[in-house]
Order: sequence, then C-alpha cells, then structure tokens
Amino acid sequence: MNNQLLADLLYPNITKTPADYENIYPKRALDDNAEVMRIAPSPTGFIHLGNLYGALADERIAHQSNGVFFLRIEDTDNKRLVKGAVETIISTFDYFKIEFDEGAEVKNNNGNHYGPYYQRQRTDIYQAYAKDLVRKGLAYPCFCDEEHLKQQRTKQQELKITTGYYGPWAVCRNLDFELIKANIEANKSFVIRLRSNGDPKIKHSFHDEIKGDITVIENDQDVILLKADGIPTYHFAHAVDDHLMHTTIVLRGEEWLGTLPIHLELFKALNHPLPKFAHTSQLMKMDNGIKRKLSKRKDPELSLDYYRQLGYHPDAVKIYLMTLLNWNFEEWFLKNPDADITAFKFSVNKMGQSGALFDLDKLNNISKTFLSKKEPEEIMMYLKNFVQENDASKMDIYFKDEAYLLQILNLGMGTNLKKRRKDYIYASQILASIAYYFDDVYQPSYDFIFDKSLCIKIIEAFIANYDHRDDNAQWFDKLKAIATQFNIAAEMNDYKNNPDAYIGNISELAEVLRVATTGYKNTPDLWSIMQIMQEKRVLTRLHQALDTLNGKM
RNA sequence: GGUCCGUUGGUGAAGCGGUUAACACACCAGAUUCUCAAUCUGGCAUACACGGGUUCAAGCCCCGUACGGACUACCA
Repeated sequence: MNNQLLADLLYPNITKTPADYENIYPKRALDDNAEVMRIAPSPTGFIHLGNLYGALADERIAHQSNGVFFLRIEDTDNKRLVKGAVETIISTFDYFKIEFDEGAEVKNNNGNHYGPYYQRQRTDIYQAYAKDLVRKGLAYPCFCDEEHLKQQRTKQQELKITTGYYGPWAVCRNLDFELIKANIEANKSFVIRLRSNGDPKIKHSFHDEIKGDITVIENDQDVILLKADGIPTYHFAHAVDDHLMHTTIVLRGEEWLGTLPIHLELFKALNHPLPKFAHTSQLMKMDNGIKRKLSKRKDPELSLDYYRQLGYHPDAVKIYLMTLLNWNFEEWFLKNPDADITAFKFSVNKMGQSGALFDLDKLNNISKTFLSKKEPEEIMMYLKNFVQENDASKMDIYFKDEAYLLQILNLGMGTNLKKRRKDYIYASQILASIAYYFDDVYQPSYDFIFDKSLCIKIIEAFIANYDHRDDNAQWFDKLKAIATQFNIAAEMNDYKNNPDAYIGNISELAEVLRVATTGYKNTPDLWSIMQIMQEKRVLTRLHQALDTLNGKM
C-alpha cells in the first residue's frame, strides 16, 4: 500500500506539513525554567469550582516562573456547544481576576502568536498532522459506522474482554487501497484512527508531577484522531496543540489519567517531545457520610455563580482554593497575613494527591478573616458593586448617605477595637446584617425574653429617661437604674451569686432594648448603634416595638 | 468485567522508617462590669481502612483484602 497516495486521497486540499507548522509556531523565547501553562475548558456553559481550582494553579505556576498562561477553547464537540458559554468563561475568570497572557478573547499587545485558540479554527492544522501520520502508516481511515461499533462492543462485553477498536477488532486497519478509494469516491463517511502498536501487557513507570511515580500500560486502542466531520477528538487535539503552543506542564483533572496511555502513544507517533503532566485530584464533598465527587446537579456550591451571587469576595475564594491547592499555603498565610498571595511560592508537588473535600465552613472562616482586614471604605465599594450588579433597585437605600453607611461598617467591623470583629462573610450576608439601620428594608421579627407587660414597662422607662447626648457610661447607668426598678440584677455578679433573688439580669434587659431597636438579639454595641441611628430613628423604633407589643400593629 | 488512582481525628492536612502523630477549620467549656456569630484562655477527639510480611524499629517499605473514585464514546 502506498501511504503517500492514501494521504493525498484523503486530504487532497491540505498542503501544509507539520514542518511548516513547526516554523509558524517556533519555540517560545522564555527562560529555561519558565513554565507554559494553559487552561482548556470546553464551552458547555457550566464553569465550576474545579475550573477555577485548576486555573489558579496554572496561573501561579506560569507567572511565578515568568512563563505564559493561556486560554484555549476546546470546542470540538459540536453536540455540546452552548451559546454564550465562552463569554461566561471569560467573564467568570475576569471576576476572579485570573489573568491570561494570551488566548481566546484575550487582549494582548504582543499578539497572540500561537493561535487560533479556538480548536474549531485549527482544523487544517490537525488534518495536516493526521495526513502526515497516514503518510507514515501510523494512521488510517476507518469506515465502520456507529451501529457496527455498538454491536462489536456488545459482543466484547459478552465475551468479557476489553471493549474498543484494537487488534483483530480493528477491521479497517488493513483495507485495500482500491476499496478505500472506492469508498471515498462513493462519499462514504470515515474517521481517521491511530494505528496503535502498543501492548497493554507492557507496563511503564511514569512520573506525574502531582501523583508521583505511577504505572501506565501501553495503549493498543486504534483511537479516533479525526471524527467524521474532520474535527479532532480531545486526544489528538491535545497532542497537537500542546506541542505547537509549547505547553510545558499539562495540568488537568485526574479523570484524564486513564487516557494518558493514549496521549503518550500519540506524542510518540507525532514525534513530539513530552511535556510534564500534573493530574489534580478531584474536589469532593461529604454527603450522608460518603465522600463523593461534587456534582453539577446536586451541588449548587460547585458552580462559581453560587459564590458570585452570594457576593463572596473573589480574593477570599482564591485564598481558600490556595489552601486546598498547596498544603503549605495556609501556614505561610498565617505567618504573612498581609502579603499578597502571589508572594507565595507555589509548588506542583505540594498539591494533594487525594480528593480534597470542599469545606464551606472553612471558606467562610477565611472569608471573615479576609474581609476583617479591609477598610470600611473598601467594604463599601465592594458592597456597592455587588448591589449594583445584583439588586440595583436597592442602590438608593444603602448608598444615599454614605457617611451613615460608613459609620455602620466601622462599628460592624470594630475598626476602633484592638482586634477587629470577624462577622462579615460575603456581600449579601453583610447587607442582611445591617438591614436594620435602613427603614426601607427593616422588617423586625420580635422575640422578647420577658413577658409582654414587662417589656412594655422596660421600653417605656427607657424612653422616659433617654437622652441622646448621654455617653456610653451614662447610658448604661440608666439601664442599671431601670433594672433595679424592676428587680432585675444590675450587676452580673449579683445575679450569678443569687439568681433566685431576681427576675432577670442586666444582660437580658439590654436584650429587650436591643430587640426593640434592631429586631435582633445579637448586634454590635447597642449604645453605638443608637448613636449612629440618631435620636429620631431610635425613638421611632422603640415606639414601633411598643405598638407591636400593645397589639396595635 | 478490565485498567489506573486513592484511604491519617467531625473536616482539610503535615509527617515518607526511629521521642507524647504538627498545624488549621469545626466543636465544647470558662472568661468578657449589655448581647454575640467577635475576642481571650483552656479542652476535645477510640486519627494512621483491615490482615499479613520485611525490619532492632512501619502511618511511612512489600503482599493481599475491603472501601471510595476515575477511565473504559466519532464527550471532554
């Protein structure tokens, strides 16, 4: 069989050769230890935590080595293409401030020299490589239709042998040239398959940057390189693109470990030097005591939109992801609480080998600490962006008086305290926690500790004695006086020593006033809240509570 | 079914042959002359999946078992 003839028959219009492409995409001018990383999502419309997890690792490794980080869109499966998915990908990475040096839709002053970065636009390139493989006898056209393949698979399953297209099952492996020619002329649809010469009984040791030394068997599957529509499969596109784009470390999910033998054989067949491989562990979650992979359908927290909608700060999410990504990050961050995460020396070999369990509590804790370090002005801007993006109609409620908001945030964050408070987790939670300051969104649900009549008496006594000019001490003295009046312990120690002598304690009395003013049992310092609210609003609130207690509302 | 990967406390996770197995989160208790989800102090846990083996010595090496996961598509 004349392979050159076959190659020309299959792809008469492809004139460029791999050598041409080698010239078009020369080796990158980078330092020796610079790493070229890439993230290659397929535009299915769903971008998840795992994508960010990988992207963050890619970005750190590339940039801390003065390398390159690029975005490639793997749109080879036209059945799964979703409109607008690419925009979602870009905007999500943008929100989390993951910066690409080049790639799809990336603005780059130096030019995107290794594009196009959409695989559909690279069809000629793949076909040129496939043609070359055919010419070398390393690939061949296959005319088996899906029905035949399906039957074959069923048969293999019945025989309990490995399924697939290999060895004696690869019926198109040695077709007669004349037959192929006739088929082509009859417009029969075909795919291009690799002519594998591996033996799965042979095992090799392979070094994965994350997993360490692993065992891989040789591939013997005549995998499809180009599908009937001329578009490559993931495997072939990967072996061509990551070579031409000069990726130095292929970092991807561990679900690719199983197909690594195919990729290894492909790189060899194409005569492409092997990049390093790093297979990341899966993000897991605890579900009814079982550790399982996060699933798109069951776990809303897998979607990055979830964090965006609640208003988690992108940097906080990234810090959390870093703790999952590199086990020594957390300790470093504890020692360098104010350093930018880019100052951390990221290492691939310090990535976890087993599935990291996603822990929302920990994310929240990290988020609290992170936000507590911000200045109230920054928090305000952050809230502003959030409200603008998610609930623009409320802009006026929260931001019409920024000085007022700033006072609220100062108190809420405890900026005047020796140690700041860590109550704020994400934007929507902050807004909910300060809603009581704003009449338009204030919706109290009172839950008083004392019975109705006592609460009324306490609130009335407080109003009767209220003087907005009182300082904290004077204010508190008045509370004590009211307490004494109703046989409530004014001193906590007295109460503790003899609880039966009183009907309650000063803390409980304060709670009544706190609930009456804010609708909450837990708030920052009450006196300060009243100072911020101003006299008129305080009295309005107290009367509102009285009305409710008296059944007038 | 086959191939590969994994298994340290409630959770993340260090330790990679040699004292009481770090650290963090969560949790619990006490403290805090107003609460608290904040802060301080203290504590907690039947943690090295199981069974063999190698060794003076094993979470760490070897073998097997169990369990979990991934792959096994003209999907990525």
